[in-house]
Amino acid sequence: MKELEDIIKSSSPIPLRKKTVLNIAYSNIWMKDVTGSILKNFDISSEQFNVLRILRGKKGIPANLQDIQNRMINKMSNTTRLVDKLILKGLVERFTCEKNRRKVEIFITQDGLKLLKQLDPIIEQAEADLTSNLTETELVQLNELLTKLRK
Amino acid sequence: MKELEDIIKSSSPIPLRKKTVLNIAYSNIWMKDVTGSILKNFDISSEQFNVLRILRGKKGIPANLQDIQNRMINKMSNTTRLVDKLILKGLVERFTCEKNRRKVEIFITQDGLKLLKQLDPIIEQAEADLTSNLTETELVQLNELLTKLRK
DNA sequence: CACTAACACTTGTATATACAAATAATGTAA
DNA sequence: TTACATTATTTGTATATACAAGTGTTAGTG
Repeated sequence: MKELEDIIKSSSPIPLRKKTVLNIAYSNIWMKDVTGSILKNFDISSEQFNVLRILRGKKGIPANLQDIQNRMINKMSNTTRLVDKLILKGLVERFTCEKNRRKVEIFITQDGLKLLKQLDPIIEQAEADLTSNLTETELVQLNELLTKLRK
Repeated sequence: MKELEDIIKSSSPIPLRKKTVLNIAYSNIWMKDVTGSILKNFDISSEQFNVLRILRGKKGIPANLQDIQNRMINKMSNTTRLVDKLILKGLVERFTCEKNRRKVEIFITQDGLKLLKQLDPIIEQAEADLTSNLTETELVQLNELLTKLRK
């Protein structure tokens, strides 16, 4: 059970509020490293994976860029280029919306769905591993604290 | 008190373990947005700020790149370029180490120290604000849960 | 001493993020 | 219907991150 002070090699204890901010940041990096390195074997980034899952969630209904952005964890100032890369990989398709030609309609392809199906159990296992040191009760508590933290 | 499901507009509840991973990620982004936008007014990024604080912590003892990397939250695959940018701003100096010419010696300048002195109370206030919705006891609990999470 | 491996850092390439400006389509008001 | 603002997306520029390859220096071996 490594304390934050050991991780960043701080000689003096870090004040509680600063420590909380750093602890959340470090935990996030730690988790993203794990899932990111799994996804790397499948040649997609965490962010691209996220977009794919959002599109699958639409179940065939077209998504425009705003839809995707609204559902993303990090608000993403550049979903255009993220979608571009998924198109190059054949995982996604984009058409201009004929009803409103300013908009685009983005769909996940069969290949995209197939990739997600392959990844689902692997990512689920990774999430289970990442959280295996806490009991269900502790996990609920952690989620409640984070939600309260943000107001 | 916004639940994660509302934030990412998920129609169905997210399983506990996945939710925990996402909740930590979202909390981190939320906090980094706040501190990042403060630092932006002073023309440095969170990462550059982090390097400056590490150098101040050395109290005049030279730091090489590995020292800095060891103390950084995100292990940073490219401290060279981060230091390059701080040098351009006159906040940091770099010399080759004469004892071992493979190494470098990096120092914070007077201007760098002055900037940090100016930022200290502002960042402290931001951290206080970011964590103001939790009591001291809850913050301790949150830190304990995060530490236990990582083993 | 030459040869080789290890070390410390730098550079190159690709992706993601932040913000601003540009473009194109649509809506609105005179 | 023209003019102007708004909307939806794209493009440009800068920073940060990830990983691999390259450079120069030092250490170790015969």
